[in-house]
Amino acid sequence: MKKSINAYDVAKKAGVSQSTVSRVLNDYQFIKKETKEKVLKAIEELEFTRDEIARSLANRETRTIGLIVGDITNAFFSESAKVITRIAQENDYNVILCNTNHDEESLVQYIDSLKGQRVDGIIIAGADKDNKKIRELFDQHFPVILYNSIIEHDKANYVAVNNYQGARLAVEHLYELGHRDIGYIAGPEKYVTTHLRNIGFESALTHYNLKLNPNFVYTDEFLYEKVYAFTKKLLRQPERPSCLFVASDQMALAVLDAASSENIEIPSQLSVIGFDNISLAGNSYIGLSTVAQPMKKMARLALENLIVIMERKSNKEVSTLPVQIVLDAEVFSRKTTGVR
Amino acid sequence: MKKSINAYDVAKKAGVSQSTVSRVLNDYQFIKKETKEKVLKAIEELEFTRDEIARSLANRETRTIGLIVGDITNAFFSESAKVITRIAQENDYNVILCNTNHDEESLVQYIDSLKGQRVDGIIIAGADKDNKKIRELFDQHFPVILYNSIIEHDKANYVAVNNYQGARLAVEHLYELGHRDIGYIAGPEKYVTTHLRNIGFESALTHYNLKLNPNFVYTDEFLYEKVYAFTKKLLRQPERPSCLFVASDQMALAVLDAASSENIEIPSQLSVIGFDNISLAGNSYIGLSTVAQPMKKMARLALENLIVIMERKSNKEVSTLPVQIVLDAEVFSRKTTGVR
DNA sequence: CTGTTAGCGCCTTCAA
DNA sequence: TTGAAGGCGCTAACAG
Repeated sequence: MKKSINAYDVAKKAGVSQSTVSRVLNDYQFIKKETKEKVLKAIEELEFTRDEIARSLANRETRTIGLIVGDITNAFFSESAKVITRIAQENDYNVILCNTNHDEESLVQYIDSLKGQRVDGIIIAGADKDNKKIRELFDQHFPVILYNSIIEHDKANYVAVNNYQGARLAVEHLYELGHRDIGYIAGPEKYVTTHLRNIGFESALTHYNLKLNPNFVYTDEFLYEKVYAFTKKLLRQPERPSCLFVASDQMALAVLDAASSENIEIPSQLSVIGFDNISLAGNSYIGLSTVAQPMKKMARLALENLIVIMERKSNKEVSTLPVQIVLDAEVFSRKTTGVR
Repeated sequence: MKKSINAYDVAKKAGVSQSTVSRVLNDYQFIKKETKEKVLKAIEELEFTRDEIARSLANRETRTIGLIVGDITNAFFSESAKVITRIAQENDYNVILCNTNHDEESLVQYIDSLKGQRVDGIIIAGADKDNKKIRELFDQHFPVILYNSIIEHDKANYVAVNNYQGARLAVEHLYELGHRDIGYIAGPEKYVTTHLRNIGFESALTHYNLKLNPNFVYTDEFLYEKVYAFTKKLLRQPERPSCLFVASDQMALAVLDAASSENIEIPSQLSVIGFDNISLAGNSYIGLSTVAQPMKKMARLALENLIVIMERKSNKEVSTLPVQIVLDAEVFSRKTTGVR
């Protein structure tokens, strides 16, 4: 295989030194116009493209970030990924996609791999509550930002929605529709997100003086099939909730699926409210009521702030205040919730 | 910032040469056990992780692939991405996610960027019919595989479903349900996929001696809003089709949305059949009838074959036969199609 | 304004 | 079984 042409080849062809080629490539100001043109011409003729790997090695920056998500097929994550990749492209960053399937071990593996790959920074969407590895990252001042997660750490960077308030809003919405027997598809407690939603949920129950039937609560994994099976079983019970607060739209889809398969009409026989406001929720064929996260804004804030952090680091600036942003949630009432 | 520790530091600590460290890292066979252990211990103590960037530069391989998709929020793509990232992780490859938003210019930009990044290979999902840049890639024997696309090129690698046959199956399904006035949400003709579906569709119409009302055909972009608007308008017309073949499930969701907003009942007033069989289609709350692609199988085949191609290249093996796989489609009849 | 030179951290012959 | 030395292609002082 013929070896690829490099900056030396260009230099030779243009009759200059290799460093001049490098200067042209980097838009260095003080270059004679003619020299620059010669180089540019040589580059064109040789179809030269600079080796970003070598550049990274010399530069100590890769212009690559890692994006770790729990499940890319969850629309909340894929919609976020879309925003993030777009902004990344605008800023000349590459995005390495890491899908953990909500598996902690995989998360850790990915973090190590990304560090070996010398990525400039990492966005972690779907961190568990107390991940040692992630704390380490913050301890080491590695540029990381949590997306839709929070970790108690004085140097932690995060952008998240107010999950606590969001959960309260959900209960409020259901309560005002006359519901008193509320079921809760919570998902696993180990995530920060779900944890906070749990606390918010409980506090709202207390507020309204409602009591929770423990049989009405799902705290297992996010898996579609499991949620589906649980809901199906729940709905067959003689005593069942009149409504369900579901901690993610993705799971809410499984709930609707289960209800539909049991011929339970929504919302007359069962109200369902989700969380996230994935774009499908707004589809009027589905019309999922939900607690909305300002997803686009969050995604933008996450990456833009990460970029600031990364650049600060590459300029060897002293670390400044951590980025800790919490945005408000908002209820969208659609077709799947109705008066009791 | 203190510089990161490298193999020399490890070597010094272990009292060996750097090349020995390198050998340990690469599982070179002929190393004395004790030496190896010394090195391993030093690595551990220093928390050394090798710099994959430097390794890539020396090695001329990055163990990174590019995954170019039209729209990651389309479940067909995100579900494919999930499979691909998993298999990539199993094989120690990183995946750079490139979301083109179905924009050709963006596609070209991404290809250039990935080549500069020296990725070992590229998977392109959603290629347009006659993209020069992609042809170039094949001309240059760059490891690329098209996913769910086909290009007429003797060296082209691709894994795709039989779109032609799939479209025929859709028409057959509708025909057998008694439908004669078929509408077609085709999407833009410029993609290979859609192009072949178009041909298949037309051939089926001919076969059944059906004629197509040109007003019943949508050939604009994949954008949700546009499909929604078109469908809404179409359904308000006094003369409208009794059923719709929609060239992707993603668009079918927009169609259902529009129908629902017009209070048109599905399937009694309008049958809808999609294409892809995204997992949501199987959700019984939605129950979208569709032409299924064997997505998981396709994704696996695409990456596994790409890996073979990449390894072949790094071993400087002569190029062999191109990978050209076409799988069968299959109709899944669910809730959105019914007898006329 | 431009060339020279020394790295960046690793891999890989070649000798020993 | 190990060490020495020369790349991989680029950047970044430092001279001139």
